[in-house]
Amino acid sequence: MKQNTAQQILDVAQSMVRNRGYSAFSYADIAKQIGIRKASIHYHFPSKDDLVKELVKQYREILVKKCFYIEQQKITPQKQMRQFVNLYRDGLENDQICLCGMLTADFVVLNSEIQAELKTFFSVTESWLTKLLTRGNEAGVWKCIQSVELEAKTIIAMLQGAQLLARAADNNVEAFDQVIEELLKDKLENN
Amino acid sequence: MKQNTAQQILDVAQSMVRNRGYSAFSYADIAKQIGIRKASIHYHFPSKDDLVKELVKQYREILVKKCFYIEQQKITPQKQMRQFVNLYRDGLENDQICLCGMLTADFVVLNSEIQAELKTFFSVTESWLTKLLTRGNEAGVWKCIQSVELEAKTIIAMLQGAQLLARAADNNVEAFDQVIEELLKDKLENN
DNA sequence: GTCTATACGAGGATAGAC
DNA sequence: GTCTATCCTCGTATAGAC
Repeated sequence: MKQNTAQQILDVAQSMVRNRGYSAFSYADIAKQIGIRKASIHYHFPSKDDLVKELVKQYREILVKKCFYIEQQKITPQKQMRQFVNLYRDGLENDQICLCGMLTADFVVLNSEIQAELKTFFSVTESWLTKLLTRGNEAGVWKCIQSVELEAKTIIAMLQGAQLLARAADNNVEAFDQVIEELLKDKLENN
Repeated sequence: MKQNTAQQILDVAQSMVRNRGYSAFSYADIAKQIGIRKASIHYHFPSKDDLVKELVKQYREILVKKCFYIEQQKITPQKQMRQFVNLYRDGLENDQICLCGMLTADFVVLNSEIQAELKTFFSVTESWLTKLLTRGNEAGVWKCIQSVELEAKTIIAMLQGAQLLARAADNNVEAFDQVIEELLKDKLENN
C-alpha cells in the first residue's frame, strides 16, 4: 500500500497545484501534509521547477495512457467522446480542475521548460481528439463542417472554460455538465 | 494627463494580475513600476485583499458600461455579439486575459468577498448575454435550441477557454479567433 | 500622501550530521 | 533518504517622521 516518497510528493503537489496554482503552493505545505521535512523534498526535486516540470510530464503521460485505453475499446465514437469528457469531469468531482489548465493561467510565471511541457500537453490532446473526430466523420456519425483540427481545439477550449465556470460556482459539476451537453449535444450519447 | 495615485495603482495591478495571477504579484512590483514606495500603496489599499477586491469591482463596472454602450447602439444582434467578443479579444492583443478568468483559476486562494465579486461578474455577464440572445431570438436571427441562459453560460465558458488556449500558444490571438468563429459562426457577422 | 525604517513570517534552497 | 540548522530573499504590513 505504501508508495515511495517521490510519488507521494508528486501526488500531493498535483492536488495543490490544481487547487492553488503554481505560486500559491510551497514545499512547506507539501512537507506538512506528508509528514516529512522541506529538505527531504529538495532531495527528490532539487527545485520547485524540477518538481512542477515532472508533474506536468507525468500528468500528460497518464492522460495519454487513458486516451489510448479509450481508443482501443470497441465502442462508438460518441461513447469514446463521452469517456474523454469524463476525464475532465472526474477531476471536478474532487474539486480539481485540469493541472494544465491551471498552469496555463500561470503561464507567464513559468520557465520555458514547463511552458514547453504545457504546449506538448495541448498538442497531444488536440491530436488525439482530431483522430477521434476523423474516425467519427468517416463512420458518418458526425459531420465536422470545417476542419477536424479546429473542432478539436474548440472542444479543448470548451472543456477548460467549463471547468473555470464550475469553479467560480464553487465547483458545481452541474454547471460543467450543462455547458458540455449544450456544446457537444451532437457528439455525445449517454454512456 | 496625470491621474491620481490610487487609480495608477489599480491600473498597474490589473495588468499584473491578468498576467501573473493573485499570488504572483506584489506591492513591491507595483511600487517599482510606478516609482513610489510600498508603504504608499498601503495608504491607498491597506491590504492586498482590499486592492484586489476593488480591482474586480472596478473591472466589472467598466465592463457593464461597455455592455450598455453596445446594447444601446442601433445595430444588429450579430454585430453586438461581435463587439462583445471583441471586449475579450482586445485584452489578448495586449497579452492580457480576462481579470476574472485569471482570478477564477485562483479562486480557492481568495477570500470570500473577492469570490463574491467574481460570482457577481459572471452573473452580470451572463444576464447581459441572455438579454442579447433573447433579442436575437425574438428578431428571428437566431434560434437558441435550448434555454438562452444556458447558451449564455456556454458562450462565456468558450471565451474563457479560448483565452487560455491562446495563452498557451504564446498569446496567439489567431488561436482565439479560430475557436470563436467556429463556435459562434451562426451568431456573428463581420463587424 | 509619501517617505524611511522596521517587524515578522514565509518561501526556496543548501550544508552537513545521522 | 531524512533530519536539523541555517541562509537569504521576498512579501505583507505597520509606526512614525516629513
